Amino acid sequence: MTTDPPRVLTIYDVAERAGVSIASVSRVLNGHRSRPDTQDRVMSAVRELGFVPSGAARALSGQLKEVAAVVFRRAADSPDGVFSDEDESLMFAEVLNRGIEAGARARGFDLLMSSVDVYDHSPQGRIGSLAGKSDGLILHDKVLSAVGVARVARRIPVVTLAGTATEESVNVRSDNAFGMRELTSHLVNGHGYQTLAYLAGHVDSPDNVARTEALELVAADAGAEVWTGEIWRGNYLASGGAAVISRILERALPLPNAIVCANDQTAIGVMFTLAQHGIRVPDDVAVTGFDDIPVARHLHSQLTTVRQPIKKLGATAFDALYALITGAPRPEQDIVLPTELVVRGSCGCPFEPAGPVLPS
Amino acid sequence: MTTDPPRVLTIYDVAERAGVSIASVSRVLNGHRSRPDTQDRVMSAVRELGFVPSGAARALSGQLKEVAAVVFRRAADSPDGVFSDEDESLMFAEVLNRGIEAGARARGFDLLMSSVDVYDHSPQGRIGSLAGKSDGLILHDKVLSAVGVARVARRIPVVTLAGTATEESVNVRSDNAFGMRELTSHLVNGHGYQTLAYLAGHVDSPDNVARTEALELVAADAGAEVWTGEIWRGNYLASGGAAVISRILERALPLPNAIVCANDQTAIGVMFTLAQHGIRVPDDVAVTGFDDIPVARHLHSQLTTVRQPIKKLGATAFDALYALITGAPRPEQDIVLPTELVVRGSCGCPFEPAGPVLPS
DNA sequence: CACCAAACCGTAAGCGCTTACAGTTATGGG
DNA sequence: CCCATAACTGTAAGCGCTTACGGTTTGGTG
Repeated sequence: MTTDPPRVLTIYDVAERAGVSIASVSRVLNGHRSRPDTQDRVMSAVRELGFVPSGAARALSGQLKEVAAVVFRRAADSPDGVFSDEDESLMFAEVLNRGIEAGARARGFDLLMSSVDVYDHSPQGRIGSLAGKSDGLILHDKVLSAVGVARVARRIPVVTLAGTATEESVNVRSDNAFGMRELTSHLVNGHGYQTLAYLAGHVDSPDNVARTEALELVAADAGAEVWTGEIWRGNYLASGGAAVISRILERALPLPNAIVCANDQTAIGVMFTLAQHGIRVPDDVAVTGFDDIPVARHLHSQLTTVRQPIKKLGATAFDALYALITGAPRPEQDIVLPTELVVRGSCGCPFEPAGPVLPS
Repeated sequence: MTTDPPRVLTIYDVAERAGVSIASVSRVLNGHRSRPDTQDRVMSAVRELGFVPSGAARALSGQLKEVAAVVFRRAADSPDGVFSDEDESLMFAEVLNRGIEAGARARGFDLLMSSVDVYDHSPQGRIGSLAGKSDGLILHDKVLSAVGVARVARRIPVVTLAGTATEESVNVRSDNAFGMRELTSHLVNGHGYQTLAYLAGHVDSPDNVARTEALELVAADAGAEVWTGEIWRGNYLASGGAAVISRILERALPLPNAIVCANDQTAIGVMFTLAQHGIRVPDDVAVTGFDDIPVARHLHSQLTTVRQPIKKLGATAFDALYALITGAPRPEQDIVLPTELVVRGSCGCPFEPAGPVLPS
């Protein structure tokens, strides 16, 4: 046991203890050349003292902070009801963050996480403060407008997820069009469905746009009908999907052959509400999702969906950011990862699940 | 459009633009007294320039970094199988983090998130580096040993979650004993079960210990039997619960009246495996959980469980840390939040769920 | 053994900000 | 109208670290 130094340790304490200059300590700590015995003395001093360099000072003197900030939208509390806890539902965004984290860990970076309220229309302040504390930003979908992104990207490296690339920033997304084409083709050509409803996500999200377009294109080619429009407008949340179906059923509107949901979370709400009304899936209506979020897998859902490589999306985003930060050869402006159709039972295909998690 | 300054802006640029000294700029920015017209000039300059102060410099000159680091264990990948994606299962820890985030947001803090691999037995390095980048640490369960916590806590404020308080650190947990007593009493006194198995979590986690003890106490009082021991040892994961049940059934060991799981995640694995073998819950055996994680609620699980105020636990942890950081009156060493028995169907009580999410 | 290059080290400047201190200007009472 | 006092501002030091620069040591060579 050494005596407790009252204040927090600095590089001077280490230098004194090791009998060298602070410059040498710094050099050893950063792995620059120095004589073996100097290295030893410094390292022992560091170890004995339990010295940890101040990140702030390090960052200030021109070094990297080794921090990447991640900004995502926190779903607002939806009105009371079955899905009222939805902001805790922990689905897509969290898996994405895990992926980012994996990428960051590999480079010794830490992640500064910051969520922005859905209703916060000018998160500039928050994002500015994050920019001051980090080396670069990763922005989830719908955090900032394109011009907002462009502005921030002029000051600090920025990577967007499922957004749109700008002059200065890089975007990472998955191949929505391909996945949706596969899915639609399966529904119209494989199953011969003639009417498909598209239960949309946020109307202006690039992902949503790409999915809609692909769906309409393939359906049109096959001569199938696509229902969209106001009443089929969801919000990527289970509560949104549930609300749409409730409205449809209340008004006794007809159901299509298949309900193509903008994402899995929406599909969960849809299937829940259909079940409540005694409508069977896929017997009465087929339902599909998009994303293949883990919770669906764990629960042995039979949901036919399009798998996005969610974690990899996150990891790729970090890698791109890292390239931007270190000034490595500039990554592509728009990085696209492949998607894959996952056929389970909800589209009408025979599918034998291993068994339900929860007996009913 | 002003001309783009090539380098990143500093307080000097603002001062020059506003025609004042950097000290005045700093004072205005930090809300100290100054003449109204000085304030205006500084604020306009800041706005026009789009100035964002450097967090590093701020932190270095003795200020707060306004960053709290959160460290949690990332579950290792379990062997292939149904639950192989479990590190993505996103349950307890994530909700906790959401709570911490809510607390942090209220104080303008950002969160530096860092996970530690389950197999990493000396995360000192990582934690040291975090300490250098933040004002305080929140450690989830099982991140650091008690002595490890004590050591770190001497350098920087530390709050542990579901751990044990030390001389220097504060612990936040929920009232495991109370919840488990209620649950056990319901099972033995309410249902008259005579044999209960406890499917344990990590054996040395304080939460697990408290739950076991409470269960044994109440059961003993009521003259009921408690089965524990090697074969009933789980790991807080669904895969662990599944493995235990598989082993029991393979060896054709008898089942108790009720399987009391250390947490909900375990219960999910248990129920899954029981269902696979055609064993009905609660008809053949009752099953209970602990935590009341949101996924269970969303899916309208019938799981009888004990609700922990997970989010509040997180928010409380941040508040305690904040108190420590700002030197406010020292919070209690061991903060305990109440728990609540949630009776659904899996214990044998009649329970009418609103309907299954996924038609079966 | 003298000399030169290479390898290493210490000195000191500077990163962008806060704040004690001293200097300046406004305020109000006598 | 003068001066004490209050209110504000600018100057400069310092937070802990990295790194350019020049001095010192080391080791190889003739």
